[in-house]
Amino acid sequence: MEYRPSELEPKWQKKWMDDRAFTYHGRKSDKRKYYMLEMFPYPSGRIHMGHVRNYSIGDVVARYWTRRGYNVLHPIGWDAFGLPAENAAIEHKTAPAVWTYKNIDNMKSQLRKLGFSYDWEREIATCRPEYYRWEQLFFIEMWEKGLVYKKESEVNWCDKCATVLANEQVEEGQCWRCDSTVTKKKIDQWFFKITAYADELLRDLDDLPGWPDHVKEMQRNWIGKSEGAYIDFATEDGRKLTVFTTRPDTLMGVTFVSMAVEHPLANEILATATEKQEMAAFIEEVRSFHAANVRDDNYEKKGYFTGRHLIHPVTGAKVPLYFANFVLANYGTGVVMAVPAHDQRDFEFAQKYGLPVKVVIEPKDKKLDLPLTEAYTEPGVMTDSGEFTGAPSEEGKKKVSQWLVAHNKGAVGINFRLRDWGISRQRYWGCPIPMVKCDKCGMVPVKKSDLPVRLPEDVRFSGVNSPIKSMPSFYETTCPTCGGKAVRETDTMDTFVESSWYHLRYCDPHNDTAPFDKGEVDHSMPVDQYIGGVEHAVMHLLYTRFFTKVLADLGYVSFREPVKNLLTQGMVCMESYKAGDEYLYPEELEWRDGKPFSIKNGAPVTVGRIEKMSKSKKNVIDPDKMVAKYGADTARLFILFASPPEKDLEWSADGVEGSSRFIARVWNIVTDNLDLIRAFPDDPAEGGPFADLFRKAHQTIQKVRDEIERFHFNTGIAAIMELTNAAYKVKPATDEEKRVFAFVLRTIVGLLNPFAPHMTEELHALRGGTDLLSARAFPDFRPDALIGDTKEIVVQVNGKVRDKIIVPTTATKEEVEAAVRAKDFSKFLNSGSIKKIIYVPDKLLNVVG
RNA sequence: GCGAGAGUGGCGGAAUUGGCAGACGCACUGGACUUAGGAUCCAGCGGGCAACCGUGGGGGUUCGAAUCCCCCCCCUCGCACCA
Repeated sequence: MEYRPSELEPKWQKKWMDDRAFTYHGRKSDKRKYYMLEMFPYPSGRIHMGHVRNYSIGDVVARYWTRRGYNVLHPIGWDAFGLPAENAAIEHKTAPAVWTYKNIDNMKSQLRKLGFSYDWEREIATCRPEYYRWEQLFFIEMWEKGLVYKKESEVNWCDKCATVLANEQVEEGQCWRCDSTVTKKKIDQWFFKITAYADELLRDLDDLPGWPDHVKEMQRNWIGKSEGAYIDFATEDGRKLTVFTTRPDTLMGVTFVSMAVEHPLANEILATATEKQEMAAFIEEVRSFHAANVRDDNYEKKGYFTGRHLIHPVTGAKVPLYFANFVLANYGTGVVMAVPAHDQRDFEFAQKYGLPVKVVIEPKDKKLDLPLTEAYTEPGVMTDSGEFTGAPSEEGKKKVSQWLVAHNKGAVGINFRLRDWGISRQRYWGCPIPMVKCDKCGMVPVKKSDLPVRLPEDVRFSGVNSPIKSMPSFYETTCPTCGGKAVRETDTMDTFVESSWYHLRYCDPHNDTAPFDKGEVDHSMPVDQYIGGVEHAVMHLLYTRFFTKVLADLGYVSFREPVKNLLTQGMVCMESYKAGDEYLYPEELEWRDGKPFSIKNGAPVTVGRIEKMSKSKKNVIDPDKMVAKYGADTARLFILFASPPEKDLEWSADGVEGSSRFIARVWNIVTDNLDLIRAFPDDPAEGGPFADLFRKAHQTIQKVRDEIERFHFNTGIAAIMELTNAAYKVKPATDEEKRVFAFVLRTIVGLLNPFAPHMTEELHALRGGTDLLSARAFPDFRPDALIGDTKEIVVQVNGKVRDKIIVPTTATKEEVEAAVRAKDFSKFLNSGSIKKIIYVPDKLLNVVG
C-alpha cells in the first residue's frame, strides 16, 4: 500500500477538527489541566521554519499530555498589531487591517496543513477591538493606581520606523526591527511603572526552577540591582547634590565629582560659566555623541571642569565638579563621586586631568605600590579614612552609610538599571491609548463604559505618519469629566503590551463582559510549558511577568508568575549560497560532482557559512514546499530528530530524506502486516519465543515517555527507530510470535503518534481502530516486562573493559564475583594478585590489582 | 572587559547519578533483489597490522573521567563605561 501524505493528512486534520479532538474544557473537565503555550506568531504572511520548529515541539508535548489523560489547553492566535502592516500599507496601498487579516488567513491554512493540535475555537487576534478593549481597561486601571504616567523624556528614536523604542528594543545601538541607528530624542511619553516591581521581578526569578538559567541571568542583568548608598554633597551655595555609589567604603578617597552633561544643573552651570563658549561646545559635543548612540568599545574619557566645587560630606573639603562624558544621565542620579584610587574610570580621568589619587583601601595582605598604575578595585581594609580606618570593605560600607544617615547626609539605597517601560508609539497600527487631554481637566482617562476606543481600520496612508494623527473624527472628542472640547491621545501602545496578557485571554477568549473570567484563568494558569525563541528572554518575558504582577494587584488573577516551565528553542540554520555578490535560494542551484552551480547561468556558487535562515540570505526552506514534497509528518519528524530543542538546528536535505525513509519504513511494515495485526487486536501479549523483542518494546515505551517528558525528542525518536529495526529483523511464524509482533507494531504506531500524527492515525484506522489514536491513552509499560532472565555484567580489570559475562538477573554480588574469579585475568593485573573488587550492581565489576 | 553556554567519528548528534564512548540518523563501502536502481532489504563503518590510542590542549582527583577540580586554547550568545 502506497504512502500518500497529501491525501491522508488533510483527511485527518479535518477529522480532528470535526471530532473536536483538541478542545479544551476548562473548569468543566474533571481531568487535570495542562497549559501548553507557544509564542504566538506575528502575521507576516508566511510561516517559516522557526515557527514549524517551535510549534512542532509544542505539539508533541500537547499531544503527549492529551494522551496521558490531561485536559490540555493548546491555543494559537495572532500578535497582529505592529509596524510591518503599516510598511506594507504604504508600499501596497492597502489598509493595515486588510493586509493583516489576509495574512492571518494565509498563515492559518499553513499551520493547519502541519496538523498541530490547536484548539482553534480559542483563536484570537490582538488587533480586534474585542481583544484590545480590555487592554485599554487595564491601562486605565493602571493609571488609577499610579502605575502609568506621562513624562517628557529622552527616548530612543528610530527615524526609519518614525517611532520611539523601549530600551529593550535597542540592540547594539540599533533598532531591533529595521537595524537602523537609534538616536536620542526628547518627546512626551507614556510609561508603565515597571520599576515599581523591579525588586519582585528580580526576587521571584529564584522561584522559577523550570526556567533556563541563562534566561534568568539575562533578566537579572537587565534589572541590574545595585546596593549602595545615596550620598549628599553640598554645593558652595548650600544646595544638595546627591550621588549614588556601591562603594561608600571609598568615600574618603573622593578627590572630585563627575556629572553627566545632560544633568538638569548643567544649564545653570553653563549660564554662570566664565568660558561659556568653550563649555557649551564641550556639552554639545558630548550630548550629540550620546544622542548618536555610538557603540564604541572604549572611547576616550573626556571631561570639563565646571568651575564649581562641592563640599565633601565627611571632611568638609572642597572637591572640584567636572562634566564627564562617561557619566550616564539616566543611571543613578547622573552624578558620580570619583575615587580614582579605587575605580578604573576615575583613575584614567584623574591621570588625564592631573587630579589627586588618594588611596583609602589597602589589600589585606600587602601594601599597594605607589604611585598606582591602575585603580585597586578589590575589597580590602579602609586606610587613611579617619574614624573608619581599619574597617574591612564590607563592614566599612555599613559604617559609612550609618554615619551618613546619622548625620543626615545620605541614605542606604538601591539602584536599578531597569528603566520604566516606555509604551507610547507614534504609529497607527496599535492599540489606542485610552486617554483624553482636556484644557480644563488635564489628562483624563476615557470612561470605562465608552471602551473600546476603536482604531479606525478604513484608513489611507500618505507617507509614514500615522493617519489618526490627522483624522479629526478620531481625535476630536469631549472631556469625560467636564464634557468640554478635548483631544484624544493619538499614540498607540507598544505591541509588547498585547503579548503581555494574551495567554490569559486564551483561557476565556470569547468573554464580552470582562477580559476573562477569574475562575477560568486561575484554573488554567499558570502556563505549564511555554516555548519560544531566546530572543524574547528579556523583553517579552520580563513584560509578561510584570503584567501578571500588576493584574494580580488589580485583582484580576490570583498568581504572580505566569510561566512555570520555559523552553527556549534554538534557531533553524542553513548554509547560504552565493554567486558573485548575489545570494541564491537552494532551489536555484544544481549540483554537479558535489559542487553547486547556478541554474540560471551556470555560474559556480560558493557555499557560505551555516547561519540562521533568513530571507535576506535566501538560505530558507519554505514549509509549504516541504509539506508538498514529503508531507507534514516528515517535516515535523526531521525537525525534532535533527537536534535537541534548545540547540540550533542545521537544516539538511539528506537528513529530511532519512526521516522520510523512516516514516516509509514504519508505514511499510505496518501495512504489510495489517491482517496479522487485525488478528490480534489490542492483545497485550507475552514474550514467549520473542522475549527479547517483547522486552525491547516495553523498554522503548518507558524510554520514549521519559524522553518526551524531558524534551529529548531526538533520542525518543531514535528509540522508536531501534524498535522498528528490531521488528524488521524477525519473521513471526507461530501465533505466539505473531501476537508479540502485532503488539510491537501497535506500540511503534502508538509511540510515533505525537511526532507523526497523520500517518499513525491512518495506520491505526487501517489496522481496525475505530477511535482516534490521538485521543487514546499513550502506550504504557509493565515494569516486570522490562527485566529479562539474565543480565550482562561488564568486567573491568584496573578500569579497562576486559570481558562481559551473562549471569541470571537474580545474581548477587558474591555470585557475580565468583563467576569473574573463575576466569583468568592474571595477565592484566599489575601486581599479579587481586587487591580489591568494586561492584556496581547490575552493571559492572572492576578487578583491581 | 564581565557573565552564560559549548568543544565527542567524514557530518548531525547519543551517553539521567563518575561505570561498555560513538545509540539513532546522514554520508560512504559491500552484498541481495532486479531489465534497471537515485527504490527496497541485509551487512560493514573512530584511528592503528597489532599491543594499544582515542571525547579542544595540559595537569590533577579516582579502582574507574566525555562527565568532577585547576590552568590554557577556540567558538557561540548576552551585557558592556551601570558608579
